[in-house]
Amino acid sequence: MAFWLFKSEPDAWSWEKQKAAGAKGTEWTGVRNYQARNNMRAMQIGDKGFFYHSNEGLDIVGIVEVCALAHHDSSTDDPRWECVDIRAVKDVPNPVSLKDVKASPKLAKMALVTSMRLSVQPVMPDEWVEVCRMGGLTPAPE
DNA sequence: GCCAACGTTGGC
DNA sequence: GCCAACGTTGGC
Repeated sequence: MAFWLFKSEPDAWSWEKQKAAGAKGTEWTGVRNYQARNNMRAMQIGDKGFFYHSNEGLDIVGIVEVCALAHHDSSTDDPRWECVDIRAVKDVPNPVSLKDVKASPKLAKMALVTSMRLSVQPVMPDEWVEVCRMGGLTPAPE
């Protein structure tokens, strides 16, 4: 079991839309970065992730789950790009802002801080627990 | 809307 | 294979 973080601009695809997509989930399309794609290739069914709003909001608002392994991204003909499917699991009761993450010494090494522009990131287990705690989710989903 | 960071492209 | 130019991301 591994943990991840998915970034999305709410204008393009918001947490509300992700929830509306229901248990079937949706393809996480549009990633055009090799590192982010490789992270998706490494994902297993049932892996959990944070849903982060970039540009607006700048906070972790939800928990998602991987429900399909990496496959071709249907939004492009280019065979290089792949994506997983994810579905909304639950809200984070108290969204955790980027400011909160930066202010926490325990989260200083989170990719959200150190690899600001990476759109699909790995999350370490201790970071997962800490962000869940800050967000009001105890115990942390796993 | 600006601009810094950084990934990608393409000429050599 | 290097590196300058360029495009995109994303915080502010």
